[in-house]
Amino acid sequence: MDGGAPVTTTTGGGGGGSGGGPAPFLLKTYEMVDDTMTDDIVSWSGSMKSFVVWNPPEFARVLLPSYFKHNNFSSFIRQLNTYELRRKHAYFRFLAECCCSIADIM
Amino acid sequence: MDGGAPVTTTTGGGGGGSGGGPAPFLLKTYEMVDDTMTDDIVSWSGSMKSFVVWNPPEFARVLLPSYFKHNNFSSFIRQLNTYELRRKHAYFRFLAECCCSIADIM
DNA sequence: GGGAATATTCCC
DNA sequence: GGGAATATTCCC
Repeated sequence: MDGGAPVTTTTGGGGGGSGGGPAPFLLKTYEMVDDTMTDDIVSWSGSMKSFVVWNPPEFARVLLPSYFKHNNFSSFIRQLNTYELRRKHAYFRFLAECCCSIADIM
Repeated sequence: MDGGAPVTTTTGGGGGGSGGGPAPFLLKTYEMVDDTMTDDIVSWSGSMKSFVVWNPPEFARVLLPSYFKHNNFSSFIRQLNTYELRRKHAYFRFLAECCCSIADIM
């Protein structure tokens, strides 16, 4: 609907059948962080076990809408906290507003 | 994020406090149908108690994204069915894929 | 059509 | 941070 921006190949947005792999949110976040094209906005941390949002405004304005159906940093954090709470697979661990970590295997 | 398209003044997307009035979906759908600028795509029916989607493809491609965070006709119908099921306020009644009705007061 | 999983928002 | 309401998707 916008032209540019990377179009994820992962499942859609909402929910439905869990299928097998991790939740769409986790996959999309992984892809987003892993994309070296946008390392100036968000990238893995030195330990590679967490990621850092270097430019929160650009992260919210440009990156979020290309992976999710919104452009709110707080909504992204809310989701992050959801998976931390459930610890369904313990992929993510929230540390601070601009510093999150991935716990184990993906 | 797109420039054109009518930007609704109603609540946001998701949920949160119910506040007071009808759900955002009902308000947005009402506005969308009521907008005379797009009567060739969707408009009230003769009785004014139901609305007709005259051009489903354009409805999904152009109108839906400007009011909701998607462009799927089926997702719109799903919501319509949700409110029919609950009959929370009995605003809408689903009749057919391209012909829905509004039951009472708005 | 609708159940259920996931997403997005609002509010505390 | 997280509860809860609403939205979006997937599947039957």
